[in-house]
Amino acid sequence: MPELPEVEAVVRSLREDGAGGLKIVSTTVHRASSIRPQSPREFAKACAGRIIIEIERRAKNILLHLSGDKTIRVHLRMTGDLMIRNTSSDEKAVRIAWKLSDGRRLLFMDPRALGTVHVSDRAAMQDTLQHLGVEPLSQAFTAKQLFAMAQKSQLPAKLFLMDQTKVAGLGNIDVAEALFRGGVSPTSPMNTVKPEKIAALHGAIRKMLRSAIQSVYKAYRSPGGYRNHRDDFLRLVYGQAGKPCQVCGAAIERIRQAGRSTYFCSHCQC
DNA sequence: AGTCACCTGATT
DNA sequence: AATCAGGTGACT
Repeated sequence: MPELPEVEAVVRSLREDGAGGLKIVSTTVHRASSIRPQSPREFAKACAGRIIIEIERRAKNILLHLSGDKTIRVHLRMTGDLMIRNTSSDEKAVRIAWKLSDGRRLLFMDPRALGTVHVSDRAAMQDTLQHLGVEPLSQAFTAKQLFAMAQKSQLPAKLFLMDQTKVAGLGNIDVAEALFRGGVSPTSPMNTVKPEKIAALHGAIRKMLRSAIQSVYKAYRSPGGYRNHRDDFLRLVYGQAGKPCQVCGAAIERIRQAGRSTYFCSHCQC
């Protein structure tokens, strides 16, 4: 279940495996419902004969820029994965397979089939990503900027951070962990969070993402992939309902916000 | 701001 | 059988 660190691991892994420079020889669509254009013939035609020039991550999107100014965008959603393989152990989950010029295949796997794969002109693709907010690991993302954005929103802090139009790419686990480390309650209206806490939150987001990327990439490159490989030290609150807080000993609580689980320590986060 | 829909598989 | 899931977009 990919968040930003997992998506980044996928991107780095594709580069490491030499996806750049390879040509797409043919495309097989095993499930038409998540591709655009939705016709497998048109989709395959748009990919055919193009060379993968570069691979980029934008929020949780994977962008494969192709020769001829086309771009494939892959969003893994909850259970997607994208990899280059000679063979695959479970073909059942393969939704799209691109045959490459070196004989290997680029596979979009997605058991739950919530993920999406789109191909379009590069410029049109950029337009579809315009709504995304600042990349949390970019230089543009500063504590000052986060504070300025926070002043304009009464959203509960958790929902603010999950909003991709504000900070792009944060997911449910990473938000929970960043809020805990920043000492910010997930339910506090964002515009009421003190400047010191905003600064702590900003630092926590960047520190966490950097260390998560390292650990997830390492796990992703080893047998079994990243699933269930998020190191425990990265999870001080997520999934820990009822267990004692490692800082103060109070029980970690679980609540629901916008239909999704939030884990936090009401003593440390206020 | 909340609820549902999209899907399947693991867990209770 | 029911509930849960690391995401997002389209509805109220």
